[in-house]
Amino acid sequence: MEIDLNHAVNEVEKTVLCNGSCEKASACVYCLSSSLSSSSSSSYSSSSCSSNSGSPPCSSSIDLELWHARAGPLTSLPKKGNVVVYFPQGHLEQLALAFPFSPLDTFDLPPQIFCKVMNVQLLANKENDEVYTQVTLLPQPELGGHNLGSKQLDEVGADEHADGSPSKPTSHMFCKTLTASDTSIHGGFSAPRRAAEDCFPRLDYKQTRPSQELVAKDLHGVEWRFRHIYRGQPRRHLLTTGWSVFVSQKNLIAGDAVLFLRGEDRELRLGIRRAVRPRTGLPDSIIAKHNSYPKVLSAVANALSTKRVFQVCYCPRASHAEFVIPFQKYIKSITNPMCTGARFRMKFEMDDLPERRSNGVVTGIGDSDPYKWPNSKWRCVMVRWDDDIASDHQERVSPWEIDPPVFPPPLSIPSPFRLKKLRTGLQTAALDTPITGFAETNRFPKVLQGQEICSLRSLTHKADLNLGVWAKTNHGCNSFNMNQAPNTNCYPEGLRNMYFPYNEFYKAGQEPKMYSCASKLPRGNVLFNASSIKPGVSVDDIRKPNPPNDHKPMENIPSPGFGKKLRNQQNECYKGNVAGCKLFGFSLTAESPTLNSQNSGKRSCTKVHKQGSLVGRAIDLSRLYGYKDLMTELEHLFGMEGLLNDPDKGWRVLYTDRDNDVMVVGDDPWHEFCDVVSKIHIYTGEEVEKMTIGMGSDETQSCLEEAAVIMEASKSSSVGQPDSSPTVMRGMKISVCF
Amino acid sequence: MEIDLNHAVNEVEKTVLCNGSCEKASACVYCLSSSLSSSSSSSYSSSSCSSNSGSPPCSSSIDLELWHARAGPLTSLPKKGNVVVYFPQGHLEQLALAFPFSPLDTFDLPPQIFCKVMNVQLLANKENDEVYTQVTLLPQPELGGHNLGSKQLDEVGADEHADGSPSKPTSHMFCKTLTASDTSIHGGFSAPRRAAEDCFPRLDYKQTRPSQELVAKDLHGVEWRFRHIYRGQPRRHLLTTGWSVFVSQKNLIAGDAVLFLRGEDRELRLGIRRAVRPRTGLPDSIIAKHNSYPKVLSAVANALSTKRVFQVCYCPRASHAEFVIPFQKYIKSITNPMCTGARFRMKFEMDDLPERRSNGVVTGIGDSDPYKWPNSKWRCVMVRWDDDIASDHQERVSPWEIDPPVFPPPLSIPSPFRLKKLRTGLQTAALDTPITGFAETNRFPKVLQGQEICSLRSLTHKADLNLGVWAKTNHGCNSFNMNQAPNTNCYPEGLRNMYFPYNEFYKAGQEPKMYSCASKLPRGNVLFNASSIKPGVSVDDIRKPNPPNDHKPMENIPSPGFGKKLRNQQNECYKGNVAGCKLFGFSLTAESPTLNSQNSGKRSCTKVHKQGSLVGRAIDLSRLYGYKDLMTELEHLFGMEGLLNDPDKGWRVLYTDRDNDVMVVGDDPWHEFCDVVSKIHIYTGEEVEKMTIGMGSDETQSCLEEAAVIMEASKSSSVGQPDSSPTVMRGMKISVCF
DNA sequence: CTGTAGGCGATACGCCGACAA
DNA sequence: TTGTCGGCGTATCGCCTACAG
Repeated sequence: MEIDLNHAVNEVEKTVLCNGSCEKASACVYCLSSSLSSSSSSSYSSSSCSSNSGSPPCSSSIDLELWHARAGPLTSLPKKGNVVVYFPQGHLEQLALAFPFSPLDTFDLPPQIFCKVMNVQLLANKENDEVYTQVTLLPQPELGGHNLGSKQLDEVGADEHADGSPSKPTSHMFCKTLTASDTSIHGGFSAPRRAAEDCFPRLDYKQTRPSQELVAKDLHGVEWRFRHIYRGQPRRHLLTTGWSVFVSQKNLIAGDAVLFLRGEDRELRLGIRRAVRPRTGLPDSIIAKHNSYPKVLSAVANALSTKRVFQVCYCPRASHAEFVIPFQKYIKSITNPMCTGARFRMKFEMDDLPERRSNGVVTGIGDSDPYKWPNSKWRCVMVRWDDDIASDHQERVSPWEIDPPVFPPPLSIPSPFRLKKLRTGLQTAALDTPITGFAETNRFPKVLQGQEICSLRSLTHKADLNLGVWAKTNHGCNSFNMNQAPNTNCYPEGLRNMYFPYNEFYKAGQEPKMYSCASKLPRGNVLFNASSIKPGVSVDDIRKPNPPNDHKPMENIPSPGFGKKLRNQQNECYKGNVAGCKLFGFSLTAESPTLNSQNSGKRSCTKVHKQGSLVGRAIDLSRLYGYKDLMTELEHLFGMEGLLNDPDKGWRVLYTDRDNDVMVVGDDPWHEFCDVVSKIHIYTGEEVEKMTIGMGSDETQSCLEEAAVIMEASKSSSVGQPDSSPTVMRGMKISVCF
Repeated sequence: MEIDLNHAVNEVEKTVLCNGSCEKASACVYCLSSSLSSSSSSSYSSSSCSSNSGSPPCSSSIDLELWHARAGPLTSLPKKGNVVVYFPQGHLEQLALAFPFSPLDTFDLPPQIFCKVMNVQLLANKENDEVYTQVTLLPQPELGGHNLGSKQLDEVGADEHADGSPSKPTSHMFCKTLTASDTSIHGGFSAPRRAAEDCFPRLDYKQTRPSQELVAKDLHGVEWRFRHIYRGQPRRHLLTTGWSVFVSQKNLIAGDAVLFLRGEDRELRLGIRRAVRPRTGLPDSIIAKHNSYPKVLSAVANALSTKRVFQVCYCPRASHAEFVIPFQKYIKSITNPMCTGARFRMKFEMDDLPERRSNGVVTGIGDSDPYKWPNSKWRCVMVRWDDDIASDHQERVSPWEIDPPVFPPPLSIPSPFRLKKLRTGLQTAALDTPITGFAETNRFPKVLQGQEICSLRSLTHKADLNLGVWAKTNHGCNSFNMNQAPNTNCYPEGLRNMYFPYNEFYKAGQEPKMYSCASKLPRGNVLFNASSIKPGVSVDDIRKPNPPNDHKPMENIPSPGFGKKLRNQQNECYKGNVAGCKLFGFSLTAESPTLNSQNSGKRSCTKVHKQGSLVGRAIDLSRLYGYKDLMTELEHLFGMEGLLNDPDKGWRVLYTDRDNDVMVVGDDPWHEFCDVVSKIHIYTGEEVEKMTIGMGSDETQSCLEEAAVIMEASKSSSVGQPDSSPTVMRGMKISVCF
C-alpha cells in the first residue's frame, strides 16, 4: 500500500525490481493496484477523486517538497553517500510502539553502528498518507574507531553543496491546520486569503460570485476536485463541493493539516499532515507488512557480520527520536558533551505549532539500559525540562538532540530578509519562539497566523543564517548558564568510557547509570590542537590498548580531540545539520534525497571527480562530440594532458550512471552515455583494481535471500565515491524493514 | 489483520506467541486492535457492531462450522497427523494469482512432496473476512516410494474417522445469497422464512408487528445488531435497522452470501462468503504480509533438505485447485489413472450454486510444464468439457480432481438421508445436477432455492458416500465410456514414472509432454502389486542414474529438435500451456508484458557486472551473433580470456531478465535472450552455488528465521503421533506463507 | 480576515406495504 | 414465499449568509 516517490519518472522500472527482489513488494503501485481498488470501494465511491495510477503519479521535484512538508518540521533525512550512525536501540524503540507486546532481542549488537547511506527512498503509505523513508545502510565497521583520513572526511558527507536541490523551482505552498468548521460535515474549507491567492488559480473577481474548479493531486497521483468559490461578507475563499469527500476519505479531523503546493507548472498538489497523535506507532501497513519484527535486529546483525547492506524504515512522525544520525552530528555531540547541570534547548514538534523549543537542564548522564545496551549514547542524557508544556517530553534524550542555549540572533542580518514574530494564537508560552517566518519577496506579507507561505529557497537561506549565528555563540559547557550549576563536573563522555570499560564498572560495584563530569576540557587548547592534527592520524592509534578484535561497544568511542577538530574545520558546513534545521517540514539542510539530483535536474554540466582531489569539476557534455573529445577535455581540465587518451598511462575513466552503477566510460554509444551519465570519475588503474575484492567468501548468508535479491544488489552496491568501500560489490543485500 | 480461530479459548497465550515468534504476527487480535480501531473509524462509526476483542471471540466448535460454511462446499482440509502430497507447482499457481507480475522460481523441487500434516489452523482475514488455512507440513521424503507398511497406512489417515470433528454439536445454519434488494441502500434484508424460523430466536407472533433485536457475532467476535421484524403482506422476516451498516462495513454486494448459524447455546453467529470474483487472488492482507513471494519455494526447499516443517497458506476460495492433497487420494488417482478418451466428472463451485458437477472427456495426459516441472501430476490431464457452462473451466486438471462417471447411487443408502433435486433457478442447464442437498434431520425441509440449510456433518457424510460409491464402480480405463476412444492406450502414470526416469526421456529424445498409453495394465494385477510393494523400495532407488548433486539448470534444456517435435505432436493438448497456463482467463505464466528497467530504455548496450568488481562494462548485444560470440566478447572485456567459454574454469555467466529473474545465460534462444536481458553478471561457480538453496548445510539456513520461530516450533512439534516421525522434534520451523 | 452558527433546500436513508413472479 | 418497487417520513449533507472575535 505504499508508493515510492523517488523514481516518479521511471516508476516502471522501480516496480519491476520490487516485484521480484525486495522485501517491500507492497510498495509497488502495480502489483497491488487491483487489491487496492477492490478494497477501497465503498458506498462513498462516488467521490471526487480519480486515480491515474497508470502513469507516474507526480513529478518528483514538487513531490519531494510535498513529502518533506508532510513529514513534519523536525524531520531530517540522511543523505545518500554520507556516513551515519545507526542506533539499534532507537530502532527497537520505534518498533516497540508498533509492536507493544513483542519481546525485544538485542542480538549483541553494538549500541551504535556506523554505516554508509546507500540509498534513501521516500515513501508514502497509500492507506493513510503517512510518509516514511526506507534507508539502505552499509555497515562500516572500520569506522568504529573513526579513523578517517581527511579525504574520507569528505565522504562522510560534510554537506559541501549546502542544499541538495540547487535548481529546484520555487514553488508556493501553504499549510493550514484544519478547524472544527473545516472538518465538520456542516461546511467546506475556508482557505486563508493570501494563501488562496498565492496558490490557487486566479479567480475572475469581476463575476458576482467567482468560482472555479480546483484540481489537486496528492502524493499518490490521485486527483481531487474542489469547487473553489469566493463569497460571503466579507468575501473569502472557500472550497465547498468535493471537500467533504476529501475529508472523509482521508479521515481528517480538526487538528490535522492540509498542504497546498503549486509548482512552477501551476499544477496544484495536495498533502495532509496529521496531528501528532500520541500512540501512533507506525503506519498500519508497515505493521502488517513487517510482521517479523523480531527479525529486524537479527538481520542487522547478519548484515553487520557479512558486511552487506540492510534496510531500515523510518517514520518521521512515528516517534520523536531518530535512530539514524549523521556521523558528524554524532561525533560532535559526543566530543562536546553536555555536562550534568548544563542548560540546553531542544526542538520539538507540537500539535499545532510547527516547531518550538524547550529548555531544560541536564540532570545526569548514563546508560538508559545498562544491561542490554551498555555504553550506548542512546538517550544517555537525563534531563529536567523548564516549562510545563515540555513536561510530557522524555526524561531522557540523546546527546545529539540537544543544543546549548543560544542568544537571540543579532538583528543586523545582512540581507533583504525581514524578521517577523510569529503570532502564536493560543499559546502565549510560545511567544519566545524565535523567528520562523521569512519571505522571499515583498509581494505580500507572508506570515500568517500559525501558517506560512514560503518558498523552499527562502527557508534555506534563513536556516543558514540562524545557524551561522549560533555557531558563533556558545558551545558545550561554556554556556552562559553554566553558573547555574557551578559545582558540577564536566567530563567528556567519550573519554570516560574509554578509560572505564563497562565490565570494570560492574566489578567495582559502581553505579553504571549515572556519571558525573570530572573535569572540564581546556577549550582553547583543544581547538588549537585540533586544526593541527595531521590527516591520517586516526583514533585507533591512540587507542592501542584495545585488543584488535575486540568488538565491544567500547571501541566505537572516539577520542575527544578528534571531534573537536572536526567541528572546527567544518564549522561552516555544519550548518543546520546539527539539529536538522527545518521549517514546516522542509528539511533545510538535508540534501534532497533525490537521487541523481543532478541529472533529473536541469544541470547542464556533469560533475567530474578525480581520485585524490577533493575538488570536483564540471563539464558540459552537450558541447562535446564524443569520447575522444571528452577525454581531451578532461585531460585539459585536470592538467593531465595525454594521460587519459592513452590507457597505458594507467588512468581509468569511469562513470556513475543514473542507476548508480559504476561503469567504464566508452562502452556505450556516446549519446546514450550522455543520457545516463550521472558523474564521471578519474581513477588510477591501481585504484580500479582495488575495487575488485576477493571472492571466495564463506560467510553464512541465507541463500534464499541471496537469490531473491541478487539483482537488487547491483543497484544498491553502486555509490558515489566508489573507492570508499570496496566491500560494496559483495553485492548482496539483506532487506530488512521492521 | 487475521484472527486465529483454532485456539479460541487460550487466545491470550496464542497472541503472545504470535507476537514474538511466528510469521503471522498480524494474525493477532491484540497487537493490532489499536491500529484497527483507528483505521476503521469513519463517519459511519455509529454502527451497530461492537467488538469485544478482550474475550475469546467465539467458541471453537461453532466457529469451525462457520469457517467451513464460508470456505465453500468443496473445501476439504487435510487432517492433522495425516500424510498429504504437496504440489509446489500448484502452490505457485495460487501465488501467481496474488502476484501476477512476479517471477516464478522453481528451486529444483520435486513436483510432489510427501508430508505429514503437523498442524492445521483455520484463520480469517480481519479485513475482508476471507477464510484460509495455514497448514504446517513436515516433509517425509521416505515416502517418495510410497513404501508404507500396513500399519503406516493407518497413520496416513485412511479416512476412517470420516469427518474431523466427531463430537460436534449439531447446529442450524442458513446461507443466503444477497439479492440486489438486500444490498441496496433502499432496504433491509429479507430472510427466508424457514431459515429465519430455524435460526433466529422465536418472535412473539401474537403482536401485531412482532419484532426483536438480533445479536450475531462474526468470526472476529464482533457483535452485529439487527432489528428483526415480521411484517408485510404476506408476512415475512426482515432485518432492518443495522443491516445497512453491516452491508457497508463488510462491503457486501449482491451475489455475496451471508451465513447465519445458531449453535446449541442459541448464540447466533454470522459470516459472509463473497461471490467468486474473477480476480480475487489472495486476501489483500496476505499479499501485503507475504510480500516475499519468491521465497516461498526456497523455504520449502530448505525445509525439505533440512527435514523441518514448513507452512503453507491455503485460501479455499482463491483458486479452484488444491495443492495439498490427501495421500490416499493421490495414490488412488495415480494407480487408477484416467486414460485419454475416458469420460469423467468433476465437482465445481459455481457462483450461485453451492456445488455442481461437470462432465468431460480426457483428451490427453502429459506434463503441464515439462521444463520446470517434468513428470508432475499437477494438471497433467487435459480435458474437454461437455457443457458450455463448464467451458470456462480449466483445460487441464489434476488426476485426483476428477472421478469416473458414476451411475446414480442406489437409493437404498443406509441412512436417514433423503435426496432432493436442487432447484436451479436461473440455469436450466444445471438441471441435471445431481443431488447436493442433504439434511440431517427431518424437522423441516432443508432445501431452499439455491441455498441450503444443512449441517456440516451431512456434507461430510455425503462426500464420503460419494467416494464409497466411486470405489465400488468404475475405475480408470474400464469406464463405460471407453468405447468412445477405443484405440487410446492406457498406461498408469505412476508406474511409468517409476520406470522411465526423466533423464532417460531426454536421452531417448522422447516426447515428455504427452504420453500415449502404450498398453493397458491388467488392473487387478496392478492393484495387487501396488499393495504388495515392499516398504523400502522407492522410486528414488530406481532413479539412481541421476548424479545426486547435479542440479545444473542446463539440464533442463531440451535438444533443438525437441521443441519442434513437441509442437507437432501436441497441437491439441498444448493449448495455452506453453504460452501460459490460464486460470480464469488469467495468464499464469505469461511474463508481465511490462515494465522494464534500464532498457525500457533506449540504451542499446547491456550492462555487465563481474563479481567482485565495482566497475561495470557495457556491451552491445546487437553486434553479436550468439552466445559463443558473447562469451568471447565478455572474456575480452574483463580480461578473462578462455575462462568463460569453458565451464570448467569455474565461472558462470548469469543475467537478469526484465522480470528481474536471475537466469543462466545460454538457455534461451539467442534473440529471445537479447530481448529480455536486462543485465549480465559474471560470477564464480561458488557464488552461484550459494544462490542455490538447500545445500544441506546448517549455515545456509538463516539464523534469523530460526530464532524467530523457535517457540512456535515446540508447539507445532507436539502433535499427533510423536513416535511416528522423530524428525519433528528437530523443532525448527520455517514459516512460509506465500 | 476567518471561525462558528443558524437557515434551509436537496438529497439520501431506510421503513413500509403493494404487487408479482 | 420473497424480490422489487413506489411512497414517504426523517436525518443528514452541505451551500449559504450573518456575525463576532
